[in-house]
Amino acid sequence: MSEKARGRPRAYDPEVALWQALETFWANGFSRTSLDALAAATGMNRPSLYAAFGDKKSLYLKSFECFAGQLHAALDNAAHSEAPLEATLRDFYRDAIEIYMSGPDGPRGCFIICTAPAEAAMDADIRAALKAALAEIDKGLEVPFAKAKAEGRLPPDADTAALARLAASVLHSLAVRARAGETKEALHALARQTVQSLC
Amino acid sequence: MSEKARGRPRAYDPEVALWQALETFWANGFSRTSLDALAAATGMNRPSLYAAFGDKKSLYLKSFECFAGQLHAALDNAAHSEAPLEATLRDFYRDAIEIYMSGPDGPRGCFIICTAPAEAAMDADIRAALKAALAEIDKGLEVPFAKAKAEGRLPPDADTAALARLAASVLHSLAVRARAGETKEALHALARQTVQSLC
DNA sequence: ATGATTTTTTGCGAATTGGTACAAAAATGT
DNA sequence: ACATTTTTGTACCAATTCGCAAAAAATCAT
Repeated sequence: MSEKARGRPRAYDPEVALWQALETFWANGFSRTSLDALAAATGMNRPSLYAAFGDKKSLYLKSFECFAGQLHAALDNAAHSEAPLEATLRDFYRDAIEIYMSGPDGPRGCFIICTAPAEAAMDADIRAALKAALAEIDKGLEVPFAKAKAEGRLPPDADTAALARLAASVLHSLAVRARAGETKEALHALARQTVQSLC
Repeated sequence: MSEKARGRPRAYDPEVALWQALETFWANGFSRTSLDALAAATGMNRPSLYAAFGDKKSLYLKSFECFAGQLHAALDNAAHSEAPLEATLRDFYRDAIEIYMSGPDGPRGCFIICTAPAEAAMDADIRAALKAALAEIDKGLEVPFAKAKAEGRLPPDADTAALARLAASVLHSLAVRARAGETKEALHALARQTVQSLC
């Protein structure tokens, strides 16, 4: 894999720099994040940032995809769970809440749900990325519902796609509520009621 | 009411100017909206804007409260509805979707849900306004659930506060989904499933 | 008319924005 | 050693940002 590095070696690992940029966008949103802030967060100077990731929006979209990758892993985890639907959904929400409530300067919610919508109305690229991410959540959550239906643990006429979209909607709200400052207990109660109402 | 106007009369109606500013924030979010854009939208020049509404954040918060007033009216409407819970909730979602999908340049979702979270992590004032607005939605939607429970149309052990928060969560998601470009039919289907699952 | 009062208008200014040109630095290959 | 290659660092640019000071305009009171 690693060929001989030809020129001057990179002073920073692109992967960790991308994650540091992601954290900055996550806390401040796209428009409020300056290139200076990104440079400070990554320890890189602006030209290096530009060479490595392109312009500001390109870096935001790369951060977006990085976060979407984490999300994809969590959805895959839920999709391949052997546990019953109730437990799968409960654990999925529990893990999400843990992430949404974490953060060095207080709860940050979800990178995607909390930073993309503000830009989505006027920026077609961010809107497309957001729409795709929402669709992936919907699709990913449908798997455990479809499984439960196939096993007869849901009514035969249950619309698993619609139920998954409803379950995803609660995830969106958890993200916003966490960032608004609701308590972890309030979020868990919402997750509990959701599991009870949908399973 | 109208006392004798002392000095030079105002060239613009503060109420319509506030609404025009709101529309600008709604489309672009807080950080992406410049004072120049606000001045262009309202037809006022910057010092007049400043004299009438204070600085940029103050104007945003006034716009926020203006939108929250509309929201409050919709919640009041639902709270005082004589119709059964299913119809009340269905109509509430229908009206919301209508607003979320409207907009001169495409769907804008909800002013509060789509513009406040991005700023909420780093701005305590906006975070507080967002948290209060979310709480008002939760409280407002609890009324029809509590009514239905009192009339025996919900199980006696139903947690109406938790159900209302779940119903509110779908509203949040509808706002994001609309702004992401989902179709009106998809949103209505989500609302339909929600009514079915919760009532 | 004249003065008082309020708003609008013009223009400014200090700071920040995203983005880039260019030279110095640090590695490899010959 | 010397040239090549890639990245870093410094400095800069044009444009935009928010906010304000000061003058001009439009009304009312006398």
